[in-house]
Amino acid sequence: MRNEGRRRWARGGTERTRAVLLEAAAEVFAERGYDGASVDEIARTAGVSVGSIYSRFGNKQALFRALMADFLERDVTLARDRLAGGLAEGLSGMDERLLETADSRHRTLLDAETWVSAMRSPELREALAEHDRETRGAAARMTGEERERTGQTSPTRQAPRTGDDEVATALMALYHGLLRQRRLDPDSVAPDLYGRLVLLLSRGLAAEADGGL
Amino acid sequence: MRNEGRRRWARGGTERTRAVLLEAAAEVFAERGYDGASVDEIARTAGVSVGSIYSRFGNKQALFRALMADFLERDVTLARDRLAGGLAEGLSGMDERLLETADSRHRTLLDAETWVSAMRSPELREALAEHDRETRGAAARMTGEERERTGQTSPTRQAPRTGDDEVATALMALYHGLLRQRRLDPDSVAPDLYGRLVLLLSRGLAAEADGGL
DNA sequence: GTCTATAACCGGATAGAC
DNA sequence: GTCTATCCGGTTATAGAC
Repeated sequence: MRNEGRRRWARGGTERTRAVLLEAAAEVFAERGYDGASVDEIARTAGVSVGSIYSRFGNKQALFRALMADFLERDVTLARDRLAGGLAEGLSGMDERLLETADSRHRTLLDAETWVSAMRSPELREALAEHDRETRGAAARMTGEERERTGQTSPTRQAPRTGDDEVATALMALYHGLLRQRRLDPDSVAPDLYGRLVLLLSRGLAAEADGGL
Repeated sequence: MRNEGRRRWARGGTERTRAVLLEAAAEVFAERGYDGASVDEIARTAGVSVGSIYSRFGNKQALFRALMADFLERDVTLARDRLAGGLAEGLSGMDERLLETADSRHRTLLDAETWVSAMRSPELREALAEHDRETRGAAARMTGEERERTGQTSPTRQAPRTGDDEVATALMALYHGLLRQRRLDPDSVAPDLYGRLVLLLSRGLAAEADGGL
């Protein structure tokens, strides 16, 4: 009757144990939410005992914080890689990533839980805001480069137009919004919609730079 | 030592009692989340006893569902009103509404809680999806009218362009995305950004209808 | 470091008086 | 319909053996 829980390979490596534990925590927190998740279930899922978790993380909240830190770090690395290739590859990459994320129940729920927790805790909120700023900064740089490359605007700033940072904000807002939409109702968001909308937006920007106001 | 809780005017009206109860539930569910909220605290906030809640709603889940139904119904009415006036008033109305919603802690948290709950329960999810479809439909109608009015496209459909429903999806995604962004970091979203981005988008659409591709 | 056992507490839900 | 009192199961966290 012992060790009914899944996974049981942790013998030895303290580093691996941590990873296994965080993975189990991700699963249970995602599925049940922070308050709905019990430390006991996390322990069972990881194949360890509650005692181990408490000796390692101290308490439930610290476990969740560790998980979230890990999650955000991984995410920012990923985003950076995708954006590195310029607009063309960037867009199809983002399309793919949007579908992938939206269609994964696990990712969806963990994202949502991260969000609500951040809304309730100033500390987590700041961590998430910082993460957003980094991503937005990367997007703004990409936008700027793209503009220079297509020669929409010479290096010297000339007219009161929509700033790179605002475009970046729009790109991210659109991304998150479509994510939300597709999670809620997958059929309502075509696989390439994000890319097409961004193109539309960039056409609007070109028009703004050329002619009227 | 009795009745320390706030509010105590329910005597008599069973209808008013319900409203008071739902308001208290909204407050506590928002602040603590579904699992974090205790029926006892809701009762105290409403100034009634737990027994009353159970006799009226049966259990905690049913109370939450009732709250959510109420919340969505109110919201759809509001959205309909705002969109009724066409693009011009519509936009500034949406700008206002975005700020209002994003800057209210209570609204923010309740929205978020609605969302995560919907992600975990097929029933709630369908209710929220239906609500979204209604709103999106209204936005699509508005988009179509606007297009006809500015004569971008004659009543006869002619070219493979971005459809009204896709534009509506974009409008809503942008809205929700900016909402998220402003909630997280108010300074990163200017008060009129939504309106300006929509204008940019519509310029892109015009370009699409005219010339290339 | 990890286990088992247990303490201490709190939550949802119900019973039954009024 | 609303109250008070109570049951019961589950939760976090700790103690102490190994």
